[in-house]
Amino acid sequence: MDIAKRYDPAGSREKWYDFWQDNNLFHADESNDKPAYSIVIPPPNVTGKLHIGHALNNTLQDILCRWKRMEGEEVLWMPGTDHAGIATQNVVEKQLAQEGLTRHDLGRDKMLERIWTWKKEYGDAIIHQLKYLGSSCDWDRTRFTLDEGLSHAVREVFVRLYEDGSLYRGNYLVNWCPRCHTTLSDDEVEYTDSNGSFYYIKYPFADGSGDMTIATTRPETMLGDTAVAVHPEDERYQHLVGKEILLPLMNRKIPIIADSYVDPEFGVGALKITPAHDINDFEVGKRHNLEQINIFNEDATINGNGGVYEGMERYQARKKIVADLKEQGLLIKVEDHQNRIGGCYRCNTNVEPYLSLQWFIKMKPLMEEPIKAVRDGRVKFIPKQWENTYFSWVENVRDWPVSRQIWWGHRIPVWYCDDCGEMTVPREDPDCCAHCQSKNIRQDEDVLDTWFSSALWPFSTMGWPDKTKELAKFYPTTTLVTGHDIIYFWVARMIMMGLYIMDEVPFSDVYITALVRDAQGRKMSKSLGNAINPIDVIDKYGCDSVRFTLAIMAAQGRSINLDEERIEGYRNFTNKIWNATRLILASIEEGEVLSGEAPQDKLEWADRWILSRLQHAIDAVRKGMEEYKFNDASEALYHFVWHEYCDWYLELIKPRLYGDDLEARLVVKKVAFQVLECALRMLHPFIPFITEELWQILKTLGIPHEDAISIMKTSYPKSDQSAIDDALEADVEKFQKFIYVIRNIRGELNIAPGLETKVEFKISDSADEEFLKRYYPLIATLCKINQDLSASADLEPNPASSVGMVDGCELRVLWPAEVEEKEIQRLQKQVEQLNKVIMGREKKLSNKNYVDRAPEKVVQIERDKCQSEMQECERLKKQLEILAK
RNA sequence: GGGCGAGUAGCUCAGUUUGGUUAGAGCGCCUGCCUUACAAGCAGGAUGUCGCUGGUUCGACUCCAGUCUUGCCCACCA
Repeated sequence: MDIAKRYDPAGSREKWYDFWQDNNLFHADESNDKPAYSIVIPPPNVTGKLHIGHALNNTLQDILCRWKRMEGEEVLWMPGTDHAGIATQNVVEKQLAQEGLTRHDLGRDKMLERIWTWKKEYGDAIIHQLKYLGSSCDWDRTRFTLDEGLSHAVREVFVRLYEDGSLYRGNYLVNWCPRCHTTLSDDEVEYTDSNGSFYYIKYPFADGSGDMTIATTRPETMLGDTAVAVHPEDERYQHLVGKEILLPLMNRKIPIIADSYVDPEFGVGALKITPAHDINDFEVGKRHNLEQINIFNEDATINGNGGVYEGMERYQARKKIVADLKEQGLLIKVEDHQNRIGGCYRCNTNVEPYLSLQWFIKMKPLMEEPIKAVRDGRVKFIPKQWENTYFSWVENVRDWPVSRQIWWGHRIPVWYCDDCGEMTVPREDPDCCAHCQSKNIRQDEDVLDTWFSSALWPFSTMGWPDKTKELAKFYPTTTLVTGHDIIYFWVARMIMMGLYIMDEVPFSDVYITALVRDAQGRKMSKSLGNAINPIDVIDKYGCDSVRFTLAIMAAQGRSINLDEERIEGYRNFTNKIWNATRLILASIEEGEVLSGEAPQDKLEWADRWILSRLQHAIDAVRKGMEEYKFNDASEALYHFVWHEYCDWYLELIKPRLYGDDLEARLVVKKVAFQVLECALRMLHPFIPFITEELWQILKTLGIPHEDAISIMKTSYPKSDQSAIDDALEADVEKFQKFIYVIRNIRGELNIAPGLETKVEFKISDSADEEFLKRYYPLIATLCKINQDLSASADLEPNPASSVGMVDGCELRVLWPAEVEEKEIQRLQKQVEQLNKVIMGREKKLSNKNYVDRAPEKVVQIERDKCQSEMQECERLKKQLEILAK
């Protein structure tokens, strides 16, 4: 039987993904009795296509899901996408800008239509990409955060929060672009260093008893000052606290307050407080119940609160105010000052902190339970260190402003009555005010923060608020796989909402993935041009290779610096698996079937050895999986398949595989396939496509002893401890040592690989004799040496040979002519090296402290080694002496 | 400024929790092989004062302190 010389990843990917879907293998059944395992996907933003970080994240989720399915659990992997409010609206606005339009030109409805079009395109692209990656999501359940069902959940949660007093409306400073007339999120503000000035201004006391100096970079905001603040422990100012200032230009009385926010070291240690126009002042103002006086219009001109400066542009006003202060003798000095100014990422206009009415969630009470949940282990972070990040936020949580001044999102379900001024917060859209029945009501213009709906994701996707079977079966979910950058935004808030709404944590394990960077450790970005597009590398190397690379590099607590060469290396691994299969397949006769296990009594030592090693591999892989150490699990698989199965086992069986003994051939084929099939099942969660492809071929030969339509429906291997043979493994290790030693000597001597050489053994005990009797034939084959064993207890010294030692057994490779010179040099080098090692050991052993205090076992091992090394060294020296003559 | 990581072979990284063989892998490099599974391969080889300094210890890549370099997160200074 023959298959293609090379594996075709693209064809295989399409074929088997369709096969899995057609057979409904990703579907989670909410009504069976199997134990449940569930993961909700971190819904990708519909802003654009997936990057390599998504590939990592979803590969790991898929590994977990496929593994758990094979473990016999009922697995739900809930897929979906996130509307990503501000981000998505922005990309569409950028698109509009290229057509010379703004969202206001389109109006709310047309704009939303336009964003939906975008969503359709990118949402579909994302799903396509996830499938390209092999993700085994339950696609029938795909959700979107603006779906009807999810919107229903959002509405219900909002109303509940409102009803129990967790929601309130209050003033808040937002980043405002006076040119775009829009709010900006924090990450849409770009800070640049700028050369400004630092103004020292005299503020007179209201009682006429003198004045004090304050310093500011924004003198124009003094129009909105409502206090002057000093540090409570600042001795220079303590006596002034409680006094009043007569605010210059405005002639308004404002208090002098004490607040530890003030840094006594900076400036003059006293500052003006403008709660409506500075975020820190805003906080201070809240603490001291200060009035918030907004002095700007939406275009950053001075409004009616600015007295005579009304109508002036903000920087014009600054000039005028400074001039007026100077004229009144209140300006002490102006210093150059470097500071950072926030600009709008679109138009670079300086952003203005702007006071506006926003909805907030009171977080402190809601966060009490989430803190406990992580403390007592109901939610575990993996790696654990991320719990610090979580705690640092939840323990200092501030109220959550949830309104956003954009259009794309869940509209805030609050209606204001123009007649009685009351609010209506209903579960169904109202047609009149709940308080006065007036029809004169308006819905809040704002939408909710994207993270509001994301916070509900684990249960909203399962049909809440209805009591669905999905919720009963799959909530709480098991594992969340996400990045550390959204522990605050998302993870903490999901835990909060899960406990608040469902009374149960939304997941028990939070696996925090590494960040994927480029080979030099730089962030991947479009502008740097170092971004690796998952689709590109999948097309180039195959999906399995990309997945395996990501898994094997996913060491906990580190970022992944991804080098394309690594992917290539693991592509070679998939090819290796392919060819290992080809080797055995080549020995299959037309129509031959291999059903049934190989009879135990017909197994040779090599068979029992690989079966023993297989059990260790299974244990190691399982351990890695259970501890979320994907790198350990994949490393164990890589090593077992390549360096034990292919490098040793397949080489060991070749004589039998190609031999004339038909029964032996059948036995060895069965064992070889049995081990391969087991490895394929272990590998399947990591590299699903090639394993399915090969497994299906094996199936036609009757190799899998389970009746399944897909490798997905087989069971994940469990180790059989009774198949472990430690004594045999030790023997084989010794066997391998003989081969390494002989090959090494051959290599050093530069003996052509095809040239057969003679090797003699000096046996010191009967155990070695037995050993060689048993293992020599294969040693001879694998080393290209004489098949007739030449071994005896007393071997005449033969200086024209290279001597090797394996566990006290001496062997010599006879030199072909003309290698003496080279060999003498090598021996000398060896003696040198050996001497170094021996000296180190002797030093250690002559240390009384070491001998007395180190465990006896450790010391004994050391002594034995020293002993045999000294013998070896003596022998080499002797040989060199003889050769010298 | 606060917090959390990282520094091990030419490159990218394991290992360090629990101190004890001559510190490993992939890629790259050197030598020899197209040996009929695989040249995307096989066999062999070279390469490390484990960032630096000090401490604890019989013994430190591993534990402790300090230090340098570097990455990320948060707060950003009137």
